[in-house]
Amino acid sequence: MPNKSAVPISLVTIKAACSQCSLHELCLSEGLSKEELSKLDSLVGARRKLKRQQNLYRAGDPFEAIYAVRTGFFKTDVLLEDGRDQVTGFQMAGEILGMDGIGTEAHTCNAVALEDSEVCVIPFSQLEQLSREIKTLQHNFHKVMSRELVRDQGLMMLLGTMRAEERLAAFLLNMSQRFTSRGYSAAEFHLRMTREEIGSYLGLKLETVSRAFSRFQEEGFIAVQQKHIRILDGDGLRKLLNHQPR
Amino acid sequence: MPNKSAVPISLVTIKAACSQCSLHELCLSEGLSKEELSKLDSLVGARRKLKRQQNLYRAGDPFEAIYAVRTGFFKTDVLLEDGRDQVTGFQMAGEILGMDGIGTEAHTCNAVALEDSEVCVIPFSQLEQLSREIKTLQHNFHKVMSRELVRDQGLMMLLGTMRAEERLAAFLLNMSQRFTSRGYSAAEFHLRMTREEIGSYLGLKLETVSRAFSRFQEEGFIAVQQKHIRILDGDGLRKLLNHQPR
DNA sequence: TGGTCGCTTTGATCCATGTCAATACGATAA
DNA sequence: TTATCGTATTGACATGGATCAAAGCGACCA
Repeated sequence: MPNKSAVPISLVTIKAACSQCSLHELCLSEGLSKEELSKLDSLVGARRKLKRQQNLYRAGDPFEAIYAVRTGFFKTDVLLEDGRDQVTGFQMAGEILGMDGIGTEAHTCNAVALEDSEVCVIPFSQLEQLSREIKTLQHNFHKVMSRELVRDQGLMMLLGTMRAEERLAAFLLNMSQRFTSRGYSAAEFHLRMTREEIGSYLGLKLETVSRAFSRFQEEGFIAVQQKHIRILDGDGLRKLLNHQPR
Repeated sequence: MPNKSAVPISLVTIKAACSQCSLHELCLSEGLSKEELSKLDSLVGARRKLKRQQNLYRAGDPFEAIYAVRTGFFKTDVLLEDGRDQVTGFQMAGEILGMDGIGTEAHTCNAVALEDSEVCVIPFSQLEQLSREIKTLQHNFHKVMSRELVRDQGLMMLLGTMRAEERLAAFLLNMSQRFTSRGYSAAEFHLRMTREEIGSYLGLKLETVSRAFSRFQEEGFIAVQQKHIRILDGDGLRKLLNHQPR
């Protein structure tokens, strides 16, 4: 029972250039004039396809470009010497990857495609150059980075103060919201990552994630079938988040 | 027994302008030519003093400027509707505050002085304008934001995978390293925040923080006297971090 | 068609950290 | 000096999530 409702409407018309891209408002090109867009187009020429499980970049790779996800789904993770690792984010269409590398000239995390995916390669020095010419582009880029900082704040909040079920509820609502703003169904979607990856992202063990899923199903908040999730009672999940005991 | 060694050498010579500022390399002005610096000077004219416990800005405040800490010590925190809050960072001289506001035109967290402090006010639209003229400034700003992203990654790692004593060890080593790069003693410093604030930052309860401090003292890693910390065995702390059991 | 493999679910038990409570300490004010 | 208040330490106990272990389920392949 594949979730038909999750087929994106707008993505059908995707073309090569930013000027034609349906991800417009999520990405860097919002508010640009026609001629500005065409300048951006020439910058973003390169495209890169990745197979599932392929790395877009690895920690330590020299930093040269940032990437806009065109289609597909990614995770970023950090690996400690002692083997522990943590998923630091999941990225979907329209989201930008690789900004961690600017500060040190090298990437500090790994980015891996969780399904066959395609990204726009945005050479960073060229982006800086163009955004010295185009005020709106400059500001858009700053906004993207800032939003990433705010996202991180939210994740810290989650990791620092929430209990297991709250974390998972927050995660599901966040996924739902992001699918929505891409024209997919808010209520039904397919998770691309394993329980272990969810757990790593949420600071939990995979068993705990699994138990929380089961619990939510018992409560009637969601229907789970492997990686297919149907949200039956979003408010139920939201309540879990807000007036939590401690 | 105040820690004399923690008196900064370089800060004595602080003047008003970026061009004279000893925090140079930590801040936005690195690598700028004389004339570029003087342009930056005119932008950063405004200064703001804050008393201990005073807010630099609050969540929801309209975003207009970012701030460079000149002297003193800050915390940033996020407050949830249900009353839970989390400290998301501690900022000291040379560090930049307020970039969370760019994306939404409003600040998303609170910034509070933990001791009497002074900041340079950097009106953001002017900074954007000047960094369209000065490539190096533009790049410096991008680096600062990127480093903030990487810092957040580290904190997620800490919150997601480390146990209490590891977290505190990481925290102490980080503080020590930051004091060092400002010309203070690496081995002896004064914490400006309470156990509760440390706990909030590390995702622990204040009692757990206190116990970990006591434990480190028993082990001979540090000497604790209230907020005065002396690091006796930094390698001991580092070992705690690396070859940890799980 | 059966076998293997990766992923997920579920149960039983353990332990790190949270919780609650008492006490101590240090600064400041009366 | 003594009182007060915020902060820190320490102890006793409770518990949420980790850990260990065993099935279950689906997808893919031979």
